[in-house]
Amino acid sequence: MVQRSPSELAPELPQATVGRMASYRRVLDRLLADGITTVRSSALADAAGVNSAQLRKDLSLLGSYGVRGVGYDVAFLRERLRSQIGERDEVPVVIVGAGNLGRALANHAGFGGRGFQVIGLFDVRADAGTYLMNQLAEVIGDPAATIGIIATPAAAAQQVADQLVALGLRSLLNFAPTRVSAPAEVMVRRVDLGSELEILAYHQQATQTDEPALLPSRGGSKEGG
Amino acid sequence: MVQRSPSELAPELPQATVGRMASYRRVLDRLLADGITTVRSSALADAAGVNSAQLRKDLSLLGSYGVRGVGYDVAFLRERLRSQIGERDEVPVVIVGAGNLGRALANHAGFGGRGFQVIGLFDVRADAGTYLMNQLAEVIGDPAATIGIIATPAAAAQQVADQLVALGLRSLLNFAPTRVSAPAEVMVRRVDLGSELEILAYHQQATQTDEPALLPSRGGSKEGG
DNA sequence: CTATGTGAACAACTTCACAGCC
DNA sequence: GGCTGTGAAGTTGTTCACATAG
Repeated sequence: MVQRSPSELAPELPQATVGRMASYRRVLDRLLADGITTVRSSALADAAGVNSAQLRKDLSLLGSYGVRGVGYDVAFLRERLRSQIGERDEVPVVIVGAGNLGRALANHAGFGGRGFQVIGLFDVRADAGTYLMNQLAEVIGDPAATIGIIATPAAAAQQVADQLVALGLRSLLNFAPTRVSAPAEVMVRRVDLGSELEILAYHQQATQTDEPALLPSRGGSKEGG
Repeated sequence: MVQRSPSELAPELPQATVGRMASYRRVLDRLLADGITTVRSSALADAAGVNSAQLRKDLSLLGSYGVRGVGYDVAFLRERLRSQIGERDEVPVVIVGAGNLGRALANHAGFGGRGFQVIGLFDVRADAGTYLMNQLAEVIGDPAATIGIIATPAAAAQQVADQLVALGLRSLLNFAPTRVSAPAEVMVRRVDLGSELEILAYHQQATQTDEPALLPSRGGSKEGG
C-alpha cells in the first residue's frame, strides 16, 4: 500500500508499529509523572496492552535504548520516542461531510490532545459551523501537511478524494463505505464500520451453531492501544 | 484472535473475506437490478474495488459456483452468498456511550439497510433518547445475538466491556482509545481513529523529507469495500 | 541471573501465475 | 480461447525462544 522509492535508505517504520508508538508514549508520560524512572518491557507492554516481545521489537526499530537485565530509562526512552516519531507540529485535519459522523469527528475530544487539530468541517450544504466546499482552498494552509477525512456518503467519496488530492493533500482517511483510488503518492486508509459489524455478526452466527461447548481458554483475547 | 475449537470441521471464513462479502452482495444486487445475468470475476472485482484473484479466492471458499471460460451467474451467485453468509435476521446492536461518537453511530444511516438495528443507546447520564446503564438487561433481548459497541472514554471502556460480557454478549466493537480484554469466547474488534491518524501523519512526515521526486507510479493506491 | 534484542517460526492475508475445464 | 479455481510465492505483522549484554 505504501509506495517506497527504490533509493530510500532509512526505511519507514511498519505501519502497525507507528500505530502503537503513540500509546507507548502516553504510558511513558504517565510513568514519568508518577516518578518512575525505569521500566521493563513486560510492564510497559502490559500497560499499553501489547505483547512484550512486540514492544521490544517495536522499540528496537528505533535503536537499542534499553539496558539488558535492567529495562528502559523512562525519561530517555520518552525523549527518543518524541524525537523520532512524535516530533511534529500540530497536524491540521480537514473533515469533508458534515453528517452525524463528520460532526462527531469534528467534536472528537481525542484529536486535540494528540497533536491533531481540526481546522475545518466542510459540506455541500451551508450550515452553522461548517464551510462550503469551495472554501477548501482558502482554509487549508499547507496542503501537503494536512490530513483529509472523508465522511461523506459513498456516492460522493471519490469526487471528494479527487478534490482533496487536486488541492495537494497526501493523506486521506476514508470513512465512506466504498473504495476510493488516488495516485500512488497519496496514502489512503479506510475505516469501514459496516465490515467490522459484518465480521462480528458472521463470527457470532458461526460459533453459535458449531461451537461444541466451552472452549479451552488460552488467555483472554486482547485488544486496543 | 479468533479462538477455534480443535474439533471444528468446517472452518470459518477468513475475517478479511467476510468483510468483503457484503460488498460483493451489494454489487450483485445492482447487477441483478440492471438485468445483467452473467459477470466475470474481473468486472465484479472492479465494481467492488478489489483484485480479481482475491475475489475468485473469496468466492471459491464458498464453493465452485463459477463457470470456467464464462463467469458467474449473477442471480445464482447472489443466492449462494445470501444463504451462506447473509442468512441472518436483523442483528441487534447496543451502543454504550452517548457522546458525539455514540450518537453519530446511533444515527448512522448505513446500519439499517445492512442488517443491523441499533436497539439502544446507553449512558451513565440520563438524557433524551438514551437509556441508563442499569436498563441494559431489560433492553437486550438475546444477548448472544447482540453486538455491543463501546463508544465511551478510555477510562470506562474496560468496565463497560465487563458489564456487556456479564450480560452474555459475545461480540464487541471498541472505539475507545484503549485495549479491553475479554474471555476467549468473546470476539473483540477495535477501531482506533487516533492510530489511523498517527500512521498518516508519520507517513506524511517521513515522505516529505526523503521523497526523491516523482515516484514511478504503478497504478493508484486503492482502498475501500 | 535478568531482561533486552533479534533471528526464526508462525500466522493471516494478498497476489501471482498457470493448470484445468468449458 | 477465455475464465475460473488454486497451489505457490510474496507481504506484512506477531510471537517464540534464545544468545547476548550487563
